[in-house]
Amino acid sequence: MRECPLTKKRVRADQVEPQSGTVFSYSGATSTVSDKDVSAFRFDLADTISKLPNDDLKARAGIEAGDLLAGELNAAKVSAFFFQWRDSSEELHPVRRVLDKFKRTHEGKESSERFAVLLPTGKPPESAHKIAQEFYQSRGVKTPGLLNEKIGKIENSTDFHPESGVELTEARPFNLMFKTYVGPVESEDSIAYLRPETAQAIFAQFKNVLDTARQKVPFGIGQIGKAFRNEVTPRNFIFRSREFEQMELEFFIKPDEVIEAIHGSVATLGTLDPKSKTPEPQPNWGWESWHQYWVEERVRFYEGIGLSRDTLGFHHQTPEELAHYARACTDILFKFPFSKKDEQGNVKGDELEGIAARGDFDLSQHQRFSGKPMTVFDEELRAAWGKLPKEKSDTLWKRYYDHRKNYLTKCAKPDETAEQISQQATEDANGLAKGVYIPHVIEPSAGVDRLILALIANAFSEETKTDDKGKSETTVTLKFHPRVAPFKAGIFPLLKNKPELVKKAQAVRDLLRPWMNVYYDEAGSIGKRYARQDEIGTPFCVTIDFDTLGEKPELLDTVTLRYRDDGKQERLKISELRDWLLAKVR
RNA sequence: GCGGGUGUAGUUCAAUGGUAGAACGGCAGUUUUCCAAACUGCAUACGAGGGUUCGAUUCCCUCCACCCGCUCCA
Repeated sequence: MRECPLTKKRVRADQVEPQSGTVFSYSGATSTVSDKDVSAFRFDLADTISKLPNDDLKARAGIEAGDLLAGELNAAKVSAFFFQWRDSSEELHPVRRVLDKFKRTHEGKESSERFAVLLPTGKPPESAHKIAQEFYQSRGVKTPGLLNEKIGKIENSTDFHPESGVELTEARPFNLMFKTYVGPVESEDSIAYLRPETAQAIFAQFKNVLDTARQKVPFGIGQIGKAFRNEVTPRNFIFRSREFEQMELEFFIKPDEVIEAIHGSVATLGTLDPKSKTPEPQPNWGWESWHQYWVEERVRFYEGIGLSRDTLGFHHQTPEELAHYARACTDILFKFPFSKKDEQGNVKGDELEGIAARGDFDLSQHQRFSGKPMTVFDEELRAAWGKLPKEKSDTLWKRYYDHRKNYLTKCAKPDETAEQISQQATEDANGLAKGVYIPHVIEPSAGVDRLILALIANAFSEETKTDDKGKSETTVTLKFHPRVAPFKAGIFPLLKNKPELVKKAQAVRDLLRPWMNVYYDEAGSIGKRYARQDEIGTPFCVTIDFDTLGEKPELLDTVTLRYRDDGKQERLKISELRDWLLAKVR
């Protein structure tokens, strides 16, 4: 991380465009003092010296201060004299006072900070002066006089900010992880880092789960948990925060070479039709199909809790954006109210989830650094491999070998030789014949807090109504999908001063309570109670009225069921209420 | 991290160097009351710490929080 000292803009140290041109550098700047100030000071100084008590002192002070009485004058110079005379005799104090006054008037108005700026060849030096003066002004020097200008040519330097041309600060690591100490004493041994993502535990436990849960590839392990990142700017409510909840799935699949060995070829999924159901997973799917499948499956999840497809966006990471080990990554975005528009005015959205195809990188890393095998044994593969024509098995062997070698080379430990790497890759490829391989992984990883924010933003709806008296009122309704509404139903007795209504309403409440979150309310008018539930997003309200008690005999034991989004009402038998609601909220 | 702004009740907004008000909301009550009805009563606030002052919510300083912009988004 490097920074332009003038504009404070930051760039990544490894991403600076090389530039050429003329460099103007300065060792610092000092206040230029106006002629008027200078003559006033000199008059004062000469006057003070002339009033010293004896001629001897006058002569001494006159000689020593000679430099100040003639030639160039600035705060730094005066300051130097002031300190030179720090321990002088008491008789010289009036002189010191004059110096002190001048020094103080211009104090802090000098800078010894180095500054350099790169200009394209041909630009006049004045623009460099201007930028440098601007810089020293920002450092408190009001009328900067530049010191020790040096001019030189430079080629392909990455030390200057691409926009401002200003020399960047030293590269500083940007701390992304939270560091802490475990135990009561802070020492080197007890340093710990809070995890920046949750997935690593899954890989560490991969073998245990495989063995104990009696799973076969393909299968997945999901996890939800806290992660911590030292974000530069936590912003936008809970969209980006330093502590957040992450939910991740590591879905383990067979490498394409294994699929091809068993099934002869790798099936492609083609483009999925958004309207049709996600197809049933097939045994001959390769990583591309599985990746596509999970993207579609995740979108369906979002749709299932109320985020319709048109509120979402997608971003397919370009090869440059991808991490070196990733094969593909699709981000699912939500169009938040704060999301920025592009040039055409379209809202792209902000990331809710990334679905990455990560190959066998993670398990391979764990295997190499823990020394424990992360391979699986596949009976079907071993049987199929034996029946392959030699030509085919050679091709697959070679492809697998190349992938492994590529990975091992990229992630080589410092002491590993090319020979060792080839040997390891050969060993890995030979494993195929024995039915042994490291699974590949598809990783959907989502931010839970962001999802909650998206659900709230999506549900928020305001309506301004004007009543008969001309009084306008704005009401807020959170139109949550019933599945994610915090309360599923509000239960009200029409009147609270009628014990029969209250008793019946409480019975309905107790009937539903073991099955779902319900909100019992008897305070205020019925309209107000509906409004309160609208505001917290409760999708249904159930009112117990006189008909429930049998005022009209045919309506005995029925209730008013009222919908949040349109206010419509219908009557429903109490005996059917629970199943009716469960069907809506599950 | 930089620049700017704002901090008074749950919310929106007043006033004040000496007792901090309102509206809406909340709570309790009256009322056969189905979309924030009405009436009665009650409770709730000066972001934190220093300083100036007889006295500070008000003036000054520091900190903190939030907002906007820059930045960041590995």
